[in-house]
Amino acid sequence: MELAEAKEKFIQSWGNLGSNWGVNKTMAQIHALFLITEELLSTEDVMDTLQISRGNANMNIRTLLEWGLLYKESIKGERKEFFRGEKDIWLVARRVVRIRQRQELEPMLNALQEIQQVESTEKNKEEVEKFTERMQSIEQFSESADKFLTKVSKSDESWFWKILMKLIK
Amino acid sequence: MELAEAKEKFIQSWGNLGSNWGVNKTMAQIHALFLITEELLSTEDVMDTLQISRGNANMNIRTLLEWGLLYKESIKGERKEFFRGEKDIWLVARRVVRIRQRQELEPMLNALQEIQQVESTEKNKEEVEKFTERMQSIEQFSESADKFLTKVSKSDESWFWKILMKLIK
DNA sequence: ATTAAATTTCAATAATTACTGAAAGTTTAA
DNA sequence: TTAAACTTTCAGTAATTATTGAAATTTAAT
Repeated sequence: MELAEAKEKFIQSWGNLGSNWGVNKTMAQIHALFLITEELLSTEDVMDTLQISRGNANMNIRTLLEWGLLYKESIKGERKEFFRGEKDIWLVARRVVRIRQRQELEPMLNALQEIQQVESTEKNKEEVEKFTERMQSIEQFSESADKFLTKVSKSDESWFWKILMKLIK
Repeated sequence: MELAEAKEKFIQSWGNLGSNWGVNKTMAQIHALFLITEELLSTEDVMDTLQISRGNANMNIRTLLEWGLLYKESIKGERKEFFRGEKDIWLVARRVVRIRQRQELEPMLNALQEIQQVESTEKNKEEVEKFTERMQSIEQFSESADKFLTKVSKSDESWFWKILMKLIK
């Protein structure tokens, strides 16, 4: 396999991984491109390499910046913006975890709490109890997951390795 | 909030959670319905409650069975199939982790290994080295995640709690 | 201030993904 | 073995999600 081919394959695989987990495929592909590129890239570089439109490139680069997976840098004498990809895959994972936790886990936790405000009447007292019990157990589980992810997203790599070693042993 | 309303809200929220993580929304909604239903349900019950077509209900129930989130049960004297939802949310999580690990993490790991077979020429020797180094570190990370998830998916709840307590403290 | 370069926005369009419903297939009871 | 009950399949359609490209806006050099 040639280098160009290998790079292409990585970009495609990373894109598929993303889209299977609810991350826009193009965004994941742009991220992959930055992961394997040492140099700074401009929006135009991304457009050319991935053959995508300006609007698409711009929007997804913005989101990657928000997620903390790209950094904006400037080249003196150049007017346009350049970007550099975060290369530390552990840091990348932590940032992705944090963002998705906020965007998806928290709304679910809020809903679960709200749902438990359900009122019961004489008629359905038992059914309501059973229901809130179930919601309670799901909430408890979700909160544990939430706490775990918070811990992970705040920890450094060595911590993670230590834990992993203990667990897998 | 009334019970019916609360149930509806749970089904919607669970559906959204699923679709944000790459799980078909209807499938997640059907799963939610089973989570809050003590009784056995038939395909028709699901169709009626969620207002979806027979084909849709059938296909998603099949997948939920494959994932181990529903069980097929029969009622004597009744010809049609009935299903019961797995209620243990910890077990549900473990099964989902296992399935998605197989479906999404493993293909990425395979791709990463394949990618590292890249050949270098005299010209691009250094670039290839840099590239394979990066692929190597991503692969290492992914394998750790894979092992961790395998451990999680094989462990019981008390193990998880113990770890969680240690971690969060 | 002017203007050219660069970035952002967003309505229109394309691509992807999910759903429907009817027909085909299967099972079971008599 | 027939036929009714039930399940599965899948081509056509609908809904959702992503992308384009050109116009509007912003930025920065002169």
